[in-house]
Amino acid sequence: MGNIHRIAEEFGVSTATVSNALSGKGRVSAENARRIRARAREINYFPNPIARALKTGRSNIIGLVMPDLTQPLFPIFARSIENAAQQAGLGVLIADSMDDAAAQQEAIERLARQGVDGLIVIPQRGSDLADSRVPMAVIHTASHPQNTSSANHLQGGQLAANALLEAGHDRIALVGFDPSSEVQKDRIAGMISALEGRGAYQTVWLSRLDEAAVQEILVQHSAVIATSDSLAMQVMHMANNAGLTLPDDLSIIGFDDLPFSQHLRPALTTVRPDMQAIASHVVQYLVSCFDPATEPVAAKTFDMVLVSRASVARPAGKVAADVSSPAFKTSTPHHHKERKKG
Amino acid sequence: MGNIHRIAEEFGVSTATVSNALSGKGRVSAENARRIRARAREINYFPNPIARALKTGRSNIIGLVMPDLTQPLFPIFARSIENAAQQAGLGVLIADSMDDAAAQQEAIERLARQGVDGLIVIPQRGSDLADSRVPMAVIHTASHPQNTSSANHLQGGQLAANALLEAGHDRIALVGFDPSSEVQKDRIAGMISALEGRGAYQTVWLSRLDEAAVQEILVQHSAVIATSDSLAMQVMHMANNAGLTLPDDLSIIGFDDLPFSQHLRPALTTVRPDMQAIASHVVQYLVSCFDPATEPVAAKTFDMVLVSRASVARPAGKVAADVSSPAFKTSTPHHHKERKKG
DNA sequence: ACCATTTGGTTAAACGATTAACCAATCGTT
DNA sequence: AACGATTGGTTAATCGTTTAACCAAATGGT
Repeated sequence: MGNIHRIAEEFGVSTATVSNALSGKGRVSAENARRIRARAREINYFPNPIARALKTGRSNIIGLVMPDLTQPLFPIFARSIENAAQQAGLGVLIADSMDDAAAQQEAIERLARQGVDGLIVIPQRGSDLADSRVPMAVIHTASHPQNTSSANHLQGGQLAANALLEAGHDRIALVGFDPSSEVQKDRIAGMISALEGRGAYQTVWLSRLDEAAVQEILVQHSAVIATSDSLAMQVMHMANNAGLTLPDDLSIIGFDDLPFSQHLRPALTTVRPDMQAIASHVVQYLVSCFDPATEPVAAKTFDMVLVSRASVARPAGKVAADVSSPAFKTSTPHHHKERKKG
Repeated sequence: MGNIHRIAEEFGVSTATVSNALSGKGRVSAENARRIRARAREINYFPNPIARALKTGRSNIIGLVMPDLTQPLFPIFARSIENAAQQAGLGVLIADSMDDAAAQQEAIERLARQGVDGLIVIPQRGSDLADSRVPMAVIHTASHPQNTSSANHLQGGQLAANALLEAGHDRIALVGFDPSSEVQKDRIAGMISALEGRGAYQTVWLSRLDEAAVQEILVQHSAVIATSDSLAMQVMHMANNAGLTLPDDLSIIGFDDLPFSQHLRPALTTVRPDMQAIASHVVQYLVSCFDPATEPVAAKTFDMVLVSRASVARPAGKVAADVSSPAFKTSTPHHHKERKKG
């Protein structure tokens, strides 16, 4: 309610003293500091953030730009970032860029105009980011030059592949949706690096195939890794439609650990990004950009973790020893697919 | 980059004139106004929102408090509200109350402290809202006293029930999850009001039953209306597990039109709230609270719309004429359920 | 007893806009 | 020609803090 003058007057001191007492910065007697703080708490006084922002040049608000809030991955980001920001005493202004590159750029400028101290951007696939007048942190892929903080998609891909190898699989379909996505490419690259020489695999881009073609591929493999849980869910549907029973006929691993994944039947094994770590790192990075009192924070990548659920089983008619058996000979490649043998 | 003084100096006028030229408020010659505006555009100048906020007492930022961003309904809200707010020139500060009533209250106070002009709150089930120091708009249920803007859940319930009646169903299970939820209660009340005297129905609260009990109920009915799409999805799983084929053995309708609903098999028929309308109304309401230039906006309720998809079919072995046949006699009620005959 | 330091505070100038109150010049009327 | 109204501006206060620059009194060391 009141402002700093009210308290100052009440104690017969200057506003500077009150400000100092509350911030603990200047010189105030211990006794005065105690009484002023007590009184402030009592009347529920908090320094006006706008006035403070004007004087200090810091609004303590950051902006968050995301491609599409209604896709299940982004709310997870948003929540983690809001959390990390709150812990750093920062507010989060959101902007949904509606899956449109122009809107994304417009959102960045709009937030900057609103007076945010910095921006966190989760860029849309294939969009390029001009740099803005405020510090900007980008959550992308380790391989991207503008990236500030990201999951280790490569290592995540390896994690998934290794899990399947250890379960005894040796014919694995690697299912992505859009080959222009850096994230998907990195994840698949990771899978391949783990599979190389240890099992047969085949990369499939779902956006280029119809359901029948995909089903044909599925029956030829004992397991699939999809580059996201959403994709994994679609694959599960297709597998069901193809008459396969999961996980016995086909094991599946997804990525992201989306909220619905644990409720699928069978519950989906998935590779989870460490959202808390990414979020708090990206916030720390931003803070280090506009707060000269902190030391600079470098870009970083965070390992993913495997969440084992029911969708991965030992392949039917296989035993553990088979892992080391000679590579499975596959039939001739479909002309839509990239194919390779381990 | 620059501030208002820079432009003022450049033209040899006072800052007041520049301010007037840009806002179109005071007295400025047409010629000067034109030149100043042109120059401002040229050097990409926008008045510092913080300074403006301090002077005018309005930050043009509103807060949005939601129960749990990771549940699929809330991002839809968030996106619509962010949109409506943006169109009104307002920024949106988000807070996730982590499904905790205390955190919700804390979030409200935190946002108020951050200097927002007003708050939009989607309260958690059963939580009571103390009123805050800033105007607050609540998205709840028409029947709730604090409600500002909401979907017409009653009418939505009627919509769903009528759709099933018209398709020839007369044994309908009404499935909710939590009887303490106002929204769920209203939706079911709507269903019942439409069903009364026109078909047999049974209300089922899923949180009180195990899967076997639910399956038993499902096979006794030709259709179910679930109070949300999430719930509908669970029911679909249970129905599948019970050996029913959808939609032939069981028709299903949900609520909310969540993003995944159109991807389910069969695609889910659902009752959709008019998010755009709710969002823009709630924003207008807030604006009317803190902007004396606008006329007051009253609380309002918005009709829902039926989205017809594949999950509703004519009941097996039925023809349209059966709608008007005598009410189906049901077996003795399970002791867990509330039951009634139409 | 004297100077340097520390302690506890005050003063006043920012921060960057908005806006009420003024003022001078021009215009239109009669 | 005199007067009121209109036009196009300026001045300066203000929003509520923070903070650099100052200052007086007390303290400490030799």
